[in-house]
Amino acid sequence: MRLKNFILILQEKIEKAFEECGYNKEYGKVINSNRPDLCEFQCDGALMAAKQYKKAPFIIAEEVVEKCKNNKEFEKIEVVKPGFINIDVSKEFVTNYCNQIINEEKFGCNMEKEKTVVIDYGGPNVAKPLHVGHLRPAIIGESIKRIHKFFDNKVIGDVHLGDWGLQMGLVIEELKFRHPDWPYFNENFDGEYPKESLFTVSDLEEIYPCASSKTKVSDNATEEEKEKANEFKENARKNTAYLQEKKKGYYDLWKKIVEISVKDLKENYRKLDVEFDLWLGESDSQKYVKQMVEKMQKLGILYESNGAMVVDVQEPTDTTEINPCMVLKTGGVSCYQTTDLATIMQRQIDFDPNEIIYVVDKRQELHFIQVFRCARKSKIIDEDAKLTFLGFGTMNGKDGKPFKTRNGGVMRLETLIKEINEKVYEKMNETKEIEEKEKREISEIVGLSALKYADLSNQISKDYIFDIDKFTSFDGKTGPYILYTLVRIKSILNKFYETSSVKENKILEPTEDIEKQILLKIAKFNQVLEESYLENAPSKICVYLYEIANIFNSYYQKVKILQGESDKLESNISLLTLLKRIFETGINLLGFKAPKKM
RNA sequence: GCGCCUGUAGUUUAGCUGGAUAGAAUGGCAGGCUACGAACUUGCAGAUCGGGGGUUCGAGUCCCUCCAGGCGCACCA
Repeated sequence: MRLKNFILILQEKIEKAFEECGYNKEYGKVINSNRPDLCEFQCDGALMAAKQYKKAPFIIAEEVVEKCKNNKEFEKIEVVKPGFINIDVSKEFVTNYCNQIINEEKFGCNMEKEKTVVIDYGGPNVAKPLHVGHLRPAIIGESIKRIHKFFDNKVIGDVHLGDWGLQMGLVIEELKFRHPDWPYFNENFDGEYPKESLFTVSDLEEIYPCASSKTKVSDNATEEEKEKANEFKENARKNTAYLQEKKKGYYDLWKKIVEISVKDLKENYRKLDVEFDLWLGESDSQKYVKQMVEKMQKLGILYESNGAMVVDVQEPTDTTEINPCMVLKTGGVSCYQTTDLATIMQRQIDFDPNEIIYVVDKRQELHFIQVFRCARKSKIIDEDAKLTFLGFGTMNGKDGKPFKTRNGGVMRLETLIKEINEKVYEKMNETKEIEEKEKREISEIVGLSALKYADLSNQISKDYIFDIDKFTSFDGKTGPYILYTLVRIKSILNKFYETSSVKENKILEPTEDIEKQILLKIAKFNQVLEESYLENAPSKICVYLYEIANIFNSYYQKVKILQGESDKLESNISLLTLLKRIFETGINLLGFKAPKKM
């Protein structure tokens, strides 16, 4: 048994009426009112039907409304001006609906057949610290993952580390330059490499930019300088090649670098409450490359072009020329298309997924179009499996240009989080008397909610203004506001349960208008969840939570919740209990949690 | 050059297959704690929806065109 969406129940009544009057039932679409001062729901179908049936919309609407007059779901159903059908729902109907929701574990959401979904998000590079640019994929991916899990899917979140490119060769080259005496670089070494690491994460974080800068020369550099840079780059390339052929020493050093980095990355993601099921990287798909290339050759789609091996991915419907997908660089070397393709193959073999979702920078769209098409053409993925590109917007600073810190650098994620937590802490210091240690814990939880809510409120594909002032302000449409409301609800419930209990979890018909508004909002929850699931749009949950928090706070201002008569009191408590569940579910799907107090 | 995306109050934004008076938040101004938590709440002011055409009974939404900004176009990932 599942609960139908509230609005759908209304719609079916209207559709039936349209049909009975001899019109196409598709005109019976019911939507939320865009004039809340006039009605709760509306149907504009008569206006649309007017053309087809060559009849005044007002007449059509009146016929339809006449058929609906006696339905107990409607308190009011009337025709207005050109032909709008305005609907108010009966208190009895909405109350019954909410009482049904109370008994539904998933709020009456429509569950599809279970699917296996791989979500690729994160994508941090080994040997580099997490910076603000890693924030969006982490936050969005985590939320998408939780939403899919809520809808009973088998979900695999993969961090997909960048651990295989030239960058690794660069780091190794710099280490070699600084420590030529290390056993990793000694060809004749045949003992055991050190168990304890010879370097720390901080070392690595400093080494990469250093190595990277050694490959770049200014335009007016001397020949000597240019040659030096080239030599460094060439060595790095060699190292990368050594690594890819798993050369002794180099490969072992690389493993150590990955180990140290991953440990640190895990710690940082944990602070963000972001969890991955898989810690695979680009390197893990390498073992499938050979097999994959053979498969493409067998299909006859792989051919040589300017030294590289490519597959055509042009389709007749394209409005522009799409370059072939490069599977191997000149010399048979892997490139990032190689890795992404091999990873698709790996996922197909390991999980046989129904869908793979990529949460990556939207600037990579063309790349993924090529990769997806190539994957289909080479049949390394099941033909029914969906490949979804979920591109997020570019992160800009307040000025609309790519985000930089005051001194022009990239802000580290840790710094950002620390700054936000500090702001929350200060805010608590103003009024609250809470123990120091707890205060610190609370500021972490609240700070994270601010960060995540602010990010998820934006539509995923839109460019993103990264504004630290906005993140550290907790007024209005923010995570802390949602949390504050939830904590308030919990606090009222606790107060009630200190002395009393509830016999039956049931809500009575509302007596105040504001109560009805809450019920109407509650009745919409399952629809919001379904939409955010189907459209991969956590922002819909953000909006919903804000709206319901807003209504609740007005209600709180108006109604003395704990001062009702016995039946009414129990009803209030049931209502609050349901609200608490809704808030907790909502924020959990967004990826944050509530403190006990704040 | 080819292609894609974006443009809505000072700022950040919502707007579902075209539908009623374009919703919010923030900042500004004016109010509300002897109350179940004031990180709350009540109100006011603030938008020629980038410009111009067109389709339509009806356009922020669809079509054309122009303007502004961003991004991408195989051996960096």
